[in-house]
Amino acid sequence: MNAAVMSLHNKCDDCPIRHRAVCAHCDPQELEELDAIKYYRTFEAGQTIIWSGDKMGFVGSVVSGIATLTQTMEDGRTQMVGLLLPSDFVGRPGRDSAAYNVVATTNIVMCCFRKKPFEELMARTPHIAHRLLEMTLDELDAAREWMLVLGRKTAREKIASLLSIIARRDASLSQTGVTGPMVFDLPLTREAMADYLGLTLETVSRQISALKKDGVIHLEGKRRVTIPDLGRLMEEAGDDSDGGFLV
Amino acid sequence: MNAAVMSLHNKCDDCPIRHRAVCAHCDPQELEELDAIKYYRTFEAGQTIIWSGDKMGFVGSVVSGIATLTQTMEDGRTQMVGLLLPSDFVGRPGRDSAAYNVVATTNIVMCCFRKKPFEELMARTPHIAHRLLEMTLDELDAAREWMLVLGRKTAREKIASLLSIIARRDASLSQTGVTGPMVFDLPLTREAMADYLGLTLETVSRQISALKKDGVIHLEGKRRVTIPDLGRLMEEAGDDSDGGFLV
DNA sequence: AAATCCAGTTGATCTGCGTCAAAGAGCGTC
DNA sequence: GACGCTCTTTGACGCAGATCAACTGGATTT
Repeated sequence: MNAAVMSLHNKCDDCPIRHRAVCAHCDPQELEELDAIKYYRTFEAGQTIIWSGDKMGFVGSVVSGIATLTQTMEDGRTQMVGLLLPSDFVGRPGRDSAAYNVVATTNIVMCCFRKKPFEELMARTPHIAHRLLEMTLDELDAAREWMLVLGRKTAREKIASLLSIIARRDASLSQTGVTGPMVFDLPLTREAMADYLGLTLETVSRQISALKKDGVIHLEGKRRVTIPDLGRLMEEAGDDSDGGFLV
Repeated sequence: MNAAVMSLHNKCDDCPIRHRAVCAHCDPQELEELDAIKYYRTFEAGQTIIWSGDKMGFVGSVVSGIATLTQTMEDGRTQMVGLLLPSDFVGRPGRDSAAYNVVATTNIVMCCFRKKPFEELMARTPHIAHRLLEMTLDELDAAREWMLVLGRKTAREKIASLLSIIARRDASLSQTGVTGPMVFDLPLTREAMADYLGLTLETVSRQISALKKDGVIHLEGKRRVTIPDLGRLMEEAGDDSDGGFLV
């Protein structure tokens, strides 16, 4: 996911309209065709955009705001399986019911394409299919990276992993390098972090406090985080500190 | 992953050569082009096929045997992130170093395509790109399904989840429906199961014993498993018993 | 048939994280 | 400025699963 966001922005930062998710090269012809089948929808923070199992007549991408993909068991246990940031793609050509809940965690604007026409467009536009394949492979890598976090890391390492991912993604969005102290706002509540990490919110809170006490991070209020030394944080995450992520 | 395997076999069961992974419709023209760039490699049980970080000059698919995708931390903790069965695809067009270890758990035959020519073929054959996208999306779904298992399920539920996935996949391969008792051999050691589930091998062993004592499964020797009632097993897995998987 | 090996089982104990409970902190409303 | 609301922190305690260790059974070797 990280890699996808970066490459999209590298290629398309000056794209006049918001089809970055499917338009890596801003081909005017393709954009025109996409324009013809697009529409915008907005959702408020906390609102559920799609319920798992619902019929889903569109695919689309996030224009602004943040959403989460979650799975829930009958007894209420929930696991977040993805975090959707601006330019990330939602939905799956070739399937018509949703497999996950999609929830807006902030106010959010989505750019939607009606599924049928989008699929037809994709069938005659190899470039879009390639782009989508590339993005899907990136997401698969991110999911597998996350399996290691969920299966084998301690609570402290999990928190450090999440913070370092958010920090690096933030850094890549804002073009500043990954050297020097980094500051950002957590886009998630403690509960959402717990759902992402397979922990309880109490454990998340405790581990954040512990990392703060040990000087790995600084907190201003409850959301604003400063990372004085990313290398240190990545050691705490159990990653080797030389970057880790493959692109 | 499950869904991918099923659909491949539905469409291509009589495919004369082993390109099922990329040939959903057995187009003779495409098969010929694939033939021109393919070669076979065999590996013995226990052998590492690819080391994470290695340069990888090919993509390919499993012809026979079973392999696993694993990630390892510096201190040795390992997490399995995928299970490769016959017809599953390995490798990623557009990237040249491997992100995971690929290990043969049985003797295995792989059908490989040199990466460069494969990418060129893909660029001028939209159908192959679509097929690959479809398979990648299935794998992404499987990975996300697994995130719920790793993050939120108990040890007993994890074991039941793994057994029910293997059982259903096995049933779909052997064409017999999912009714009546099912019998299969575990393709994994207890340690490999532990690496898949984020547990220790002792816990795996204990939970298998417990499921056996409770009559959810039967064991003949250490590997041969009988599932008298798949619905019951799926309840133990915490899934609703009506099938679960989306296709 | 004794020796070795390896995968698996089972037991005893320890501990990291979950659970339950209470209190604090920020913020909008009356 | 007191109230209610949500998010967060902190404490006390218990338990599921990890850890350490001994043992079993089958296959292979000598």
